[in-house]
Amino acid sequence: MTVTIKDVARVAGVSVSTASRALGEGPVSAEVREQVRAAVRATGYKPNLSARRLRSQRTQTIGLIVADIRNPFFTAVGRAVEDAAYRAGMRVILCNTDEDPAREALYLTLMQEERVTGLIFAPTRATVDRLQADTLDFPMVLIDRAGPGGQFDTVLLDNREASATLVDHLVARGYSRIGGLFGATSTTGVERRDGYLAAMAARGLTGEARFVAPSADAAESAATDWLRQPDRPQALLVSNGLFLTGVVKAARTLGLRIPQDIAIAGFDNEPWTELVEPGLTVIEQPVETIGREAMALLFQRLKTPDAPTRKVVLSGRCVARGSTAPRPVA
Amino acid sequence: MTVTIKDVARVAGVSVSTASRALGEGPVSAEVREQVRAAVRATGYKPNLSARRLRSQRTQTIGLIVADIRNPFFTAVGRAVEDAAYRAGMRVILCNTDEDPAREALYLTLMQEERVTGLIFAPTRATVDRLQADTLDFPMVLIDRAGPGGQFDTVLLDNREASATLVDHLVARGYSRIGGLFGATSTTGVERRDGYLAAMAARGLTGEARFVAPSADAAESAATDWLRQPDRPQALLVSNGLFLTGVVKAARTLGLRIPQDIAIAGFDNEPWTELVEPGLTVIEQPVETIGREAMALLFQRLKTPDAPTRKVVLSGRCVARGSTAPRPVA
DNA sequence: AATTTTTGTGGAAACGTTACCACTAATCCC
DNA sequence: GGGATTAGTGGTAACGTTTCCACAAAAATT
Repeated sequence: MTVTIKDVARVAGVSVSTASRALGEGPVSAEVREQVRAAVRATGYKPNLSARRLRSQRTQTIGLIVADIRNPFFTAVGRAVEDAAYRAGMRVILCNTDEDPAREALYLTLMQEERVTGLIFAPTRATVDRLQADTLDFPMVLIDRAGPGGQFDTVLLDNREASATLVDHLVARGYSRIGGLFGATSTTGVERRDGYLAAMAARGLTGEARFVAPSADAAESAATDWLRQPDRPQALLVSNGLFLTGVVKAARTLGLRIPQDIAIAGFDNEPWTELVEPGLTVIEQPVETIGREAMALLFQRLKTPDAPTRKVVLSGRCVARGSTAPRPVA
Repeated sequence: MTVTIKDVARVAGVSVSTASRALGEGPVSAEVREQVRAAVRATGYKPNLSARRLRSQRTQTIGLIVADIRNPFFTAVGRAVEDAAYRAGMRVILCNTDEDPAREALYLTLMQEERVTGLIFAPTRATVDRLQADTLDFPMVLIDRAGPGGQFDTVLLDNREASATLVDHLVARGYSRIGGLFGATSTTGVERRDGYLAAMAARGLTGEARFVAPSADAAESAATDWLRQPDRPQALLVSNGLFLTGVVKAARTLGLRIPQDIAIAGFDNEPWTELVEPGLTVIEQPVETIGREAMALLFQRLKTPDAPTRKVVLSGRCVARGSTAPRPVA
């Protein structure tokens, strides 16, 4: 029925071990190698990866656990990770947790059972503290979310700096009553909040940070409530691209003009942020770099398991657009 | 070093086969089952999925091959597929082809080597005709792209109808010189072009269809060229959400007002299409349904391999917005 | 020319699991 | 109460590879 390496060996007139070597790296005479190749073509042999993985103890598989692949940040990072993986002859198992710690735990044990070569993980705040390097049988690289002190290789944006950049930008444009909307479950949200509050304080301003569940709808209703208040902020700092759609929608629904009635600055330079009038000021994250760098850290770790852990901190780029145009003096 | 089911059996004081049965479905006394579970906890045993797959000949893995996970259509479909898969205790291997036939072929053989349980595939025009059911050792469901006559289960949008709907919509709003921009490599592009041309002809109008490579940049430069012409169309029908960003950007750059100077109608109801002024008229594809339905077809096929192939054709929903507001009579 | 090294090959033992078979002891049915 | 079913268990053979080891022949070294 299914054709195995035994059939290939028989057709090629060699032993199974020689056939295996001919297909791999092993030392084999040129003519035998060609015979084996011909036998592969003749039989239509396709190696069984499960068997190979079991025997060789190398799964050539890396795990990627993110909150939601529909979040544009993860979409782009995921694509970069996959490209790097396939280039290195590895496959990727993708899991969406929806920021649910239970599912994070579930997928973490799944990764163990898959015996993945390595894992790239964007954990929630809840699990990031529970992570223990010694309970894992494979190296793990954290992305987007910072882990507890130096236990894991990490690649992330300088979130505090990025928030501060946005605050400075807004203040320079004449805004002072600036609110902040952040993701409740992610570590990123907390870092961006901290950066925001610190920058506000440094300017002698008091900030107000609100947390919402990680969905555009949650952001929209939170923004609607907030912007309905008579003493609504002059500007809103929005923690990610998903939330941005919700906040802009809320402003539209309430009939508020951007930036005259409400200025908006956020994260994630999606194509559409340029197109929605008057253009949204955002922090652009180097998404491809983050994905590639995560894979690079992983491969490095596999090569030198005992090297000190590394933390790659990347800076965002502030893209100024109309949504934070200078505020006219009243 | 690594703990195997042998260790579990030893700790539980039973044979390996009993331990295996206790962890699975097999008939085992309640007390033994509990002993084995305790042994699993005590030893920290994690089953080796490669070994299980090799022995049981069931990989519980399904393949998903799409053009680019960053295309919002595939992002949403992919997420739906993964949810359905994990609910059924299966894993997903995702591959991006960038509409490159060579990579499609590569990933197709990868799927064979992985011995996937089934495959969900959105092929390009080039490969869709070469696909042979008898060369595959697993069932395959085509999405988005129609295959050759009835060889495979398929789930797709009624693309011709959807294009016709957009044409009718535009004509009813007073537009007559309507151009169409379509993806060159996808079957979807061709179908949408056909539906567009047929609907134009039915209205006694002549259409002009242009094809571009599957990227926002390609769409932008094509649209820029087109809209620069003095006899530019009054309206543009745009084949997918990726292209829409490019076309809107081109219009903005050229200083053309939407819809006064150029009306726009397209595909994929992304959140931002509502936000970009004056709102883009689009065909909303039932993306979750497409993903879920594809998995349903796959499972059905696995259960009844010899049933006649099915083709699920879903209708898009036309979401009318300002980008196709009625054209004032000159 | 005698030794050592290299090159190429085949046999057989893993890798960790499930599935098959055989067997005992308990339960069932007239 | 005796034969037939059934529930529960253990031993062992797969699943399809790769890798280890042994070995012969050829090549290189002394």
